[in-house]
Amino acid sequence: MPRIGMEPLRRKALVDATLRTIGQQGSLDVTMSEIAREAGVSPALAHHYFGSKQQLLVATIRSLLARLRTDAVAALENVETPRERLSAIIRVSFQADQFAPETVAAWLAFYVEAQRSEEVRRLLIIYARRLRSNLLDSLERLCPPDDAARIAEGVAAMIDGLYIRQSLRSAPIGSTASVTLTEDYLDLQLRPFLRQDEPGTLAPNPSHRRGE
Amino acid sequence: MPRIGMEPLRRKALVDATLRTIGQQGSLDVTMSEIAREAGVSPALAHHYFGSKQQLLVATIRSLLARLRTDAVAALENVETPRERLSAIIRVSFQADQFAPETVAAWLAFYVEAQRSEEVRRLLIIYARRLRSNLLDSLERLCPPDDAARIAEGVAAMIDGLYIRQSLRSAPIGSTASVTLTEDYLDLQLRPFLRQDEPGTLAPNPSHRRGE
DNA sequence: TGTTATTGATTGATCAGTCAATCAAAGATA
DNA sequence: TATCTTTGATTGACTGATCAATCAATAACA
Repeated sequence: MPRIGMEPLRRKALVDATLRTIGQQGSLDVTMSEIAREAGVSPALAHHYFGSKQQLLVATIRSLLARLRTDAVAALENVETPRERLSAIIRVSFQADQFAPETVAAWLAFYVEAQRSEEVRRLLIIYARRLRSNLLDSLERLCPPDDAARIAEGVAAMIDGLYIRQSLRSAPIGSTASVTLTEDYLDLQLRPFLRQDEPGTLAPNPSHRRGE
Repeated sequence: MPRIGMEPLRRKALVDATLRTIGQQGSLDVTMSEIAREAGVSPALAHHYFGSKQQLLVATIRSLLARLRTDAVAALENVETPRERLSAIIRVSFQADQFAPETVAAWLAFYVEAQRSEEVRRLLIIYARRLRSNLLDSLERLCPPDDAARIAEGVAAMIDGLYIRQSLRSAPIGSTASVTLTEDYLDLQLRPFLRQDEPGTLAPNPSHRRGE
């Protein structure tokens, strides 16, 4: 069986298995044995490649972040206007693979781990900052900096809030409904800054423009 | 040492110690020994009164919920108008003791545990439902039911989102800023339903009315 | 005496991490 | 081509530590 050049394959398999195991179990309390079994290798091999469980976890978070970044970059290319870029950012956050129960559970578990591990905390802060600065870039083209900062904070909070509520799975809000809710918030916040000659600006309520 | 009638005292001491330990550690990975030490008793006594670690955790969540309920009831009594009740609900959510880092960390940890334990999940759903129905009661007096449901969802998401972002402690938003952000959202959403003869209805932006 | 409170000591299970050994392939040598 | 050497891949078996849970024993009360 042993072919050479297995390292990258095994590393990827183990990271993916970690994510899957954590997602299924909904917690970081997963054993190296479970992960290794899921990846189809022995626990000893996982230690061989990653040194420790903590390092495997960190590698897994990095992979989550990388996936999110890839999705975001893809969603933002060829999108020019600030308002459309904002919509793209929101759409990515609630995109199917990011909003899947296992992914949400994994994110949640990592937030808890961030309370203990400085390294995990740093990684999650990177995510928060990236979201924030993506939002700010576009918002500052649409309104004054103070308002941009405030609105970015609100949108980010709403995205994270819809995420965590998803994790409970009581009265789950769908992906499209989440997008709608966030878009409505954005529309309302931006309305005072719209040029008044645009149509529809004073419609009483924007909430039902998109399908639920 | 042994006096009779210790049971209620010990139970409370252990539940409080559990909350404190989880809050400090930022995770449910706390040992019975740590909890017992924090409460000033032996680990065996914790088992004696609660039977198992899981039951002690559940009792701790119940106590969190009870505290929240007490705060909410207190905040809502003598508050009559729907709009003021909404403000009271928001204020309670970000009240100092609820927004303290240890409390936030504990809530977060319990959200993760809800992925594994049906009982914990049920308890957290109770919280989510209570928040939702409190919001709905007032909102339905201010706007049509469809909009009330949508706005309640948005406010709840924003509250939970500000909470979870607090747990990361990067660029932490203060309690007052969180209240402001949520209130602004509410104001904007409700504006279309305000009676037009009220003053200030069309002011361009409500964001700086309260101190940051 | 019987009941409640309390603990130290112990058990049994679980797990992360280690290690020595095995296996297969890729050169290297002749 | 046949044989030796090296190196990467892989595992089973083991260790040491940790921890929830149990229990028998003790101490204070009624």
